[in-house]
Amino acid sequence: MKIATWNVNSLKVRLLQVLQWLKDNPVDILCLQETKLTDEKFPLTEIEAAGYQAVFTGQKTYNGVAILAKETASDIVRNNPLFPDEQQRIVAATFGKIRIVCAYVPNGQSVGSDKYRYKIEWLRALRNWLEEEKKKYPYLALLGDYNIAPEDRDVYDPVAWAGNVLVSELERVAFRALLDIGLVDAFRLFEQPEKSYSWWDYRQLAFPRNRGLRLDHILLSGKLAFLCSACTIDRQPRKWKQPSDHTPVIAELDL
DNA sequence: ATGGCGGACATCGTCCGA
Repeated sequence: MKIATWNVNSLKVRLLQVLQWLKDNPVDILCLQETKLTDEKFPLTEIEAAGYQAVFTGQKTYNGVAILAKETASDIVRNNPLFPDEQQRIVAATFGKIRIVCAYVPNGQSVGSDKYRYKIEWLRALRNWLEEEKKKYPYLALLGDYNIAPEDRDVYDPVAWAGNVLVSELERVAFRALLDIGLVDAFRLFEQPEKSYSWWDYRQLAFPRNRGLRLDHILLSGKLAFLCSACTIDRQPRKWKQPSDHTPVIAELDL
């Protein structure tokens, strides 16, 4: 089976691209972030017509997450039960034996800001929740926009970015804390091209210059990592007209 | 040092993202 994640930066604007991408890449599960839609505006009809079911939680203007899947979801959870949050950033569901957690980690704005503290607290609560979830669901995958470049090799210019939000030490510690509970970065299970990124700024021709960051990740529990046969970033949709600034990340599981 | 691009909005300037 194939699972994927894509921050679409408005599902309203990107719906046709999502449907086209699913036609080209008929993955079993696609996690979306930044849908920016309230639930009553979610384009369920169009998605179902494409052969997918969906679970989602959204709000106006900001955030919003969804899981599109060919199979029916069970045990749906919206947001982290350990972290009361008005912002809709997490949806989780079970498909067969696999537990999917779709997350849109806060951006953090700038190091030391209120939003940065919120990001760190949010990540700590995510870790604490998933530590328990992993015991309940040994086949667990955490997919999403983490808004963290875990290592310098995930940054086009690590010197210029040093200490900045998205790469700061505290954020990287929070990322490694997710690895510490037994999750594995699927992308790094395999040899990868150098300068592999999943996000490029819209400005200053960042994409053609490949000035990007790897912010979107698929973390797998040990049992799933053992079954993972590939993990790739699909740069193609970033070349399309009116693209999202993020591109999809895909993992293949022998499941 | 600033703004740059793109999306959304009790829009037409401003906030936010990364």
